[in-house]
Amino acid sequence: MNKEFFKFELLNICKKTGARAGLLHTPHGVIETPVFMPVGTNSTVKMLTNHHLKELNAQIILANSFHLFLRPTDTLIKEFGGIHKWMNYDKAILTDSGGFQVFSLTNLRDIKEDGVKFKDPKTGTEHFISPERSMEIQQNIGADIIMAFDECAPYPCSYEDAKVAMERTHRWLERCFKAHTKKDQALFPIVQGAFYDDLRIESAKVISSFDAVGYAIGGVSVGEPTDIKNRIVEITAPLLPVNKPRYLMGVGTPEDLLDGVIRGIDMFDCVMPTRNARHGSFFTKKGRKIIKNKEFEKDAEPLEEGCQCWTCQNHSKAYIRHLYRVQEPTAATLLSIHNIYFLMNLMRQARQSILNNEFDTLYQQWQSNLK
RNA sequence: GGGUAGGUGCCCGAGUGGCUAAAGGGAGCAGACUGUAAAUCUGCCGUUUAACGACUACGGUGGUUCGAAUCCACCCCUGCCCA
Repeated sequence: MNKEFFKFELLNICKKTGARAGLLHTPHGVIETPVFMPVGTNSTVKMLTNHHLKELNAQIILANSFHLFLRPTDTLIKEFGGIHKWMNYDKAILTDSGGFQVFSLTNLRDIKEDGVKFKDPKTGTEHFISPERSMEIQQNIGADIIMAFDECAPYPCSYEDAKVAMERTHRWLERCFKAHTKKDQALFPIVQGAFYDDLRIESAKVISSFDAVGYAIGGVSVGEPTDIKNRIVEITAPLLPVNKPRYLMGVGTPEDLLDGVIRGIDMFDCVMPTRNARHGSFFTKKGRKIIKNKEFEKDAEPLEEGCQCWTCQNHSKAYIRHLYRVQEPTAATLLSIHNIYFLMNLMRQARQSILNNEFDTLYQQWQSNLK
C-alpha cells in the first residue's frame, strides 16, 4: 500500500443526498473532491498551456499512457525524469492505461488473454500491450494515479461478451497489482460488467477485494441512455469501499456530473469540455450553446452571465464567434477555458453544498435551470 | 483593328445533345460530440411547398432537334497575345 503517499479524507456525506466531499492527498498536492479532471491525452490539455491550467486552478489532469507510449514513448519520458518534469507540471497527474483504446480502436486491435495487439492509428505499426506492459509504461511515465488495464465493453453488448470482458478485466487486474511496484503511484482498479446489474455487482465486489487508494467505474458513457448509466452507477458505487475515492471514468456533461455526485462519485474526467470547445460549443446553465450560431453575431455579453472564468471576464460572444468563424485557434482556447472552468466550478459548488448538507438544493436548481 | 481563350447557381469550378436543379470545393444556415484515431464529422443550401410536385435557370437573342448548359447564327462582355 501507499499510505505514506496517499490519503483520502472523507469530510462529509450530505445528510440529504448521500453525496460526498473529501480530500485526496497525492505526492503532487491535495485534490478537493468531488472533482472534475481535464483530459490531456498527449501530455497537454489541448489548446491550453500550463499557465491556463494554473489560472483554472486545476488540481489534477489526465494523460494517456497508450498515446504517450507510441509518442514520444514512455522511456523518453522516463529519461526526462517522469511526466511532471517532462511537461513541467507540478500538480497531480493520472494516466489511463490504454484500456479505453481497447474499446475505441475496435478495428485496430486484437484482444487475447495475454494482452492486446494494437495498431498505431497513425503509422499502422503493430504493438502489444499486456497488463504487465501497461504497468511498466505507466510506471515509466510516472503519474500519481495509474489505472488498471481493463477491457471496456461496448453498448449494446451481449451478456456473454460482457461477462467475458469483465472476467478478463478481473484476471488482468490481478496481474496489474502484481506488476505494480512503485509506492508513490496509486493503482486504481476498474469495475466493468457493461449494463448487466448482476455483473456490475459481481465486478464491484471483486474489485473492492483489492486494497487500493481509490476505485473506478469504467465502461459507462459509451452510447447508452442516461437512465441506464445512472442505474449502473447507482448499484455499483455503494458496493465500493466507503472511505476511498470513487472515480467515474469518462463522464461527462454537467448533468452527468451531478447525477454521479448524488450517487456517491468523487472523481470525473471527460474530453467533452475541450473537444466541444474545439468544435465550437460551450456550456451554460441553460444547456449547451453553439458559438457559430447567428444569434451571437452582435452579442456583447460573455458566454455565461456572471461566470468568473478568464474568458468570460475578458471577451464577448460576438468576438469569440468571429474568432471561431475565421478559424483562429484562440477561439478553441477561450472556449476550452470556459468549459473546463464551468465543470470545475460546478464541482466546487457541489462540494460546498455537500459540506453544508444541502446538495439536494443545488441538484434541483440545475434540473429547473434546464427546463 | 487582328488573333486566341473564355463567359455555369452567393463565389470558385466540373460538365460538351437526354441519366442535369446541374459534380466538387468554399461561403452561409443548422446539428452531433462523454477514460481524445476528433481544431472532427453530419444535414440543408435556385424559388415555392409540410411533402409529392410546380416554376425559373448555365452572357443575350433567334434557330436546329422529340429533347439544348451542351449543336448553329448573330450580338454583348472579359482575360491574354500581336499591331
